[in-house]
Amino acid sequence: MRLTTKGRFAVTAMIDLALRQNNGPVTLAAISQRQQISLSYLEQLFGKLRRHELVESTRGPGGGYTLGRKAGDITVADIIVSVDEPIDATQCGGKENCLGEGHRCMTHELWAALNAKMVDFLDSVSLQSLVDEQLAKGVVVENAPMIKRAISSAPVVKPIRVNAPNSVFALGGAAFSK
Amino acid sequence: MRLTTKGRFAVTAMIDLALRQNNGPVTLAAISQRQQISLSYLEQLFGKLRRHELVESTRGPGGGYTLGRKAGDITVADIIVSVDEPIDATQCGGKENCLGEGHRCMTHELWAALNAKMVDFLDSVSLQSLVDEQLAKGVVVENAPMIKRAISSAPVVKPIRVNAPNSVFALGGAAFSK
DNA sequence: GCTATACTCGACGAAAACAGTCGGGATAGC
DNA sequence: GCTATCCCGACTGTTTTCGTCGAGTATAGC
Repeated sequence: MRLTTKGRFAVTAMIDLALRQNNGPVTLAAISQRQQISLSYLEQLFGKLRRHELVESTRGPGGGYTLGRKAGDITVADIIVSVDEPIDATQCGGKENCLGEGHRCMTHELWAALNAKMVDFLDSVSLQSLVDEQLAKGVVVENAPMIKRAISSAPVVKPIRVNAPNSVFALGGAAFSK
Repeated sequence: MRLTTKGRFAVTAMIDLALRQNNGPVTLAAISQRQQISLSYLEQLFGKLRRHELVESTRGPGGGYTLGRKAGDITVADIIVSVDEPIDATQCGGKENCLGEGHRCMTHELWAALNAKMVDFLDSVSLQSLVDEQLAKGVVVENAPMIKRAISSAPVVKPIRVNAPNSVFALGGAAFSK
């Protein structure tokens, strides 16, 4: 179980999705705009989430993503494991006799206890609970009331492959491409 | 709050230290051997731990490290934060009006909830509790009974700058140096 | 059928973090 | 003075993160 910004992006995007999916599928472009995550990166993350059946996709105009199952049945651990894949857990690969000296390698034992606690904890937090928390805080979800696909109504600023040049914590970034 | 193998190393080493420090200071060389962590890497980690006053150092022969305060007063969160330093938490740097549009950037809000839960949880796990867990599991601590520094008794294999070439999960590693 | 919308996939690349190495220095006990 | 130990900064190679780009496929609506 590892926890990096990658997992954070995935969890954040999933909350965003859960908050809005009752208006029909949510596009990655919309999530990208709201959460300031690059569209291409989201595509990668959602590819993994889809393969783990946490989300379902609908192609074509009016398409997008919806949750693969109820928000109450998706845990934070599910999401993080999906995008982080290489769960090498303990460096001895779970073998019992890493050192052969009777008591297996301590590194294994020592970490295993805490790791188990972490997983248990993250598995106890459901996506629904996080969504509820947001709603309780008064987060406003633009409830375009159940219009199925009235997309051509407003000339939305096209968010195609937007990157966020005004990010406060921009890291310098690639200045000149070829 | 991020969680990687770096934090795992630190926690593991701290448990090892807590288990053995009542025999006097514990050397990094000993921890390195037991936990299969490179000595130089441990030096880096303990440098940070010392600057955060989680450990105290004693120089010279018979020296080593001891805990900076009681194991019950050190939490896992303390350790992880110490070695991971750049806790950029939310990418907007905690500013309240990242987008200026009244409701601050969602990325901040959405993640903050879970992040707080994580920190709370890791802060609720004390080093002492992990140590107790190990002792309960019957981990044997060689209790060289309170001899202060009877080091020259056995011709120990010198563990200077040991690296572990027999690691099961070795990643290929630098084959040829200069 | 054409077109626009949206997901799908793979290759590529810069920058950072991770994990470890090395060499030297400071301190303290014998 | 010798040696054990901590201390520190510089360096290196690999992996991960984050993101770009380009091409492709499926679908809805005209």
